Amino acid sequence: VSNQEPAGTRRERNRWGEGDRLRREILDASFHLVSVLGAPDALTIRGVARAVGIAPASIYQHFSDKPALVRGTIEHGYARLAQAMLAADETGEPNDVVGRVRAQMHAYCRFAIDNPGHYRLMLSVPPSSFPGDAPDPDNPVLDIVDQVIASFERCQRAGIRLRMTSHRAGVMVFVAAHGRVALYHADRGKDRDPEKIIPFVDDMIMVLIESGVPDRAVIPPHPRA
Amino acid sequence: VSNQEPAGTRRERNRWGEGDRLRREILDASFHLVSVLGAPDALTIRGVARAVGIAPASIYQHFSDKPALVRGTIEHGYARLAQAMLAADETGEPNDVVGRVRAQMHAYCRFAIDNPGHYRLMLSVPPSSFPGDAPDPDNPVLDIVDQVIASFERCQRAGIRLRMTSHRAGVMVFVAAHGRVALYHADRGKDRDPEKIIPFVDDMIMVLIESGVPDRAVIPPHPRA
DNA sequence: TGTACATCAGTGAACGCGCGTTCACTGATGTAC
DNA sequence: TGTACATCAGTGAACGCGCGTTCACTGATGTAC
Repeated sequence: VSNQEPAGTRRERNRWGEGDRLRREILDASFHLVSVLGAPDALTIRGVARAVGIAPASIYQHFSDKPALVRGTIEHGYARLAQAMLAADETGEPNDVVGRVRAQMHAYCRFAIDNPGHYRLMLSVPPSSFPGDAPDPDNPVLDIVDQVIASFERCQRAGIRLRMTSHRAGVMVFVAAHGRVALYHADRGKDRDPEKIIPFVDDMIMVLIESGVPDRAVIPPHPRA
Repeated sequence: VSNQEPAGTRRERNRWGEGDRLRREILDASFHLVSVLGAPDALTIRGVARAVGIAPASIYQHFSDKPALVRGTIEHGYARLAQAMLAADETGEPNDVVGRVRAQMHAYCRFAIDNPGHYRLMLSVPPSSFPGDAPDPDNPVLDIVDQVIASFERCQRAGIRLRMTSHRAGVMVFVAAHGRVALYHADRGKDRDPEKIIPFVDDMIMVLIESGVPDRAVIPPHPRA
């Protein structure tokens, strides 16, 4: 594990009222350590402080303890991912509902490819879930799955038939993409090719659609529900 | 984190020539800690020693260092999983090739449901992969995926048509099941229902098959390759 | 059969290290009057 | 305008802890002669 700050660089402190900027710097460094470099052991108060170039004690001005830092890092990662998927959805033609599903999933794959360690962090149970604690009602990953499901519902409203419920289709495409990238990261051999991931996901989406893409811009009333 | 040995129990040492039994006990305890209890932080030399009821130094008679213990634990887990899937494949009627795919995947789901922590351990890059080390040619997870792919190839040889290549179908079913269980484990809310997992996987398999199950016991020559 | 020795299975105490966390502090920048 | 004070942004040193690892050891069980 190496510092990402060159040894000579000297941090200059933030000015009055800009103390919150350090919080972002901490989260960026923390996310970078665990997600991009893929070193979950580096997600320590001291490790993050080293990466940012501050004293370990300075972390405590922004995070009450280590679990709070971990939670913050996870939320930071999900916020980035959700934003990337939403941006992909909004690019492209509004009526091309299938293309928008694909664009979202492509954005997901790019994010997952670029963030090997995010994968492990993503589905790790938040460390606040002790028997006595709050019931932890929803994991942010479920929000992202819900967004994919909503995109399939939009397809159905546009008259596209799926081979299963939109809920199930959304879950399937998401977990298939997620797992496919995980397999890519686990592979150290010759089959490790990022170019194969996008076609895989496209194929998955097309298999779930019954009869290809119908005429665009024709949005009939709900077929059955 | 709690010991799994009741405090009063006294281990009696193994007899001459049976020293290897401790190795199994260590692996069982290590696997149980990280996979069943889902506490990856408990996979420590001292933690495993506590669980087994031995001195930390005793671990070193069977594992040269901590990475060796981690590798051993991962291999132990894969061996169990592969055995469970193979056993499921061999149960059931030999000609029911689709049923055998389903049986294997059901076994996978049961294993993954029962071993929440295995999920994280499974796809973690083995800690021996430093730049200078051996190239680590194959991750055991790929062997399991290959077995699923082989089962789909068997389906094709039996005359069943798939909506994609058997390779892609095998990867899809595997990663879909894997991800679906991961979502189940990540869910702390009301949708957390293990009964929904098997139908999900069955649905996935059926979607990949073009026209249902043809007449059994009729195994025509290879359709196209 | 006895006995010296080798091997086996495992231990107890110690080491140095990095960790999370606390606490009193420092110096710069703003505000009250 | 000056000046006392409050606040901000962040530090340095110390603490106790659990970790991985080493080392000389202990007592039981086997083997050689």
